[in-house]
Amino acid sequence: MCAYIYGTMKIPIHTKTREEVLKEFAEAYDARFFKTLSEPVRIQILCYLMMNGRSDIGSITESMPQDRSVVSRHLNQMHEVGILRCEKETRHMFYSINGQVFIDKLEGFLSQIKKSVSVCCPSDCCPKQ
Amino acid sequence: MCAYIYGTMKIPIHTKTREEVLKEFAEAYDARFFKTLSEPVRIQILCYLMMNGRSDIGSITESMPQDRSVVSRHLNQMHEVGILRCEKETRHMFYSINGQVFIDKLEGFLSQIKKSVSVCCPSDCCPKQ
DNA sequence: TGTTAACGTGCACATTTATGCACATATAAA
DNA sequence: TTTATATGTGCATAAATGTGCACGTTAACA
Repeated sequence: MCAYIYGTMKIPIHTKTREEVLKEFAEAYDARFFKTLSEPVRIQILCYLMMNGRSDIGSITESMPQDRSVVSRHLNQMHEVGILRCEKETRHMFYSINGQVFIDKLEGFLSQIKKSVSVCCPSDCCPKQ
Repeated sequence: MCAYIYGTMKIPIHTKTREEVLKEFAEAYDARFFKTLSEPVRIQILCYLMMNGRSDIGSITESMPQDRSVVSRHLNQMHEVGILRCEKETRHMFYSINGQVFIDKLEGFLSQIKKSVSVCCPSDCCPKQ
């Protein structure tokens, strides 16, 4: 088992191997989630929802140059990824941000990265190793 | 100072308006960073570097089906975004993960999201507002 | 000096993605 | 029932992106 020296103490770093940690990381990784966040138009929609709260497609579309169908598809994609809530009410489709899921997803990925970096790059990634 | 419970976290309520918070969020948002993380091939390269540490382009390429020039471009893009370090040594170009920058970027975005959600969606985003 | 290895880059091509139009569906209103 | 409103979806098109080949450059090596 791996260990490093801190003062005079020997401290175990971890019990998992790189393979195990990286396997967990790869499984936790969701390309579609990041792809969704990589489009500025979708971020703009997110901002609208944060500014105005739960809204229907028509209202959101009024604030942007894109066609209503385009906005509808962006909203649907964000809903599929989990960061938006979606409720049909009469003729209207209302969307709102699911902050809990959004934050959980980001925190989950962040914790995986931290774990992977601490296991795989203890000296902040091997300069001149 | 006032605070409310979000999940298991205690989040202070700030004095900033939605406009201010969202402006900060929009400014902190970096589309290219997420675009970089949205490509599975680049994540695969990240995993290689976490598994093998600082490596040159040739070594990384041997582990994947893509052409060397493709791997080179992916590495360059990740370097531009800041998550990779890059050092030229003789004929070789060595890349390694810059864990600090990587984690800082994610944490920065996460904290902006948390702040925005706490200000804009205090009841976890306005269900039936 | 000539040769080889490692890399960057221009270019063409294929795939993915964003966009808008036209149309179908569902529901409220007259 | 007829009309108007809000939305989803098929389709074509444009833009962005990933990919591989060919070639030029740089530096080690014989």
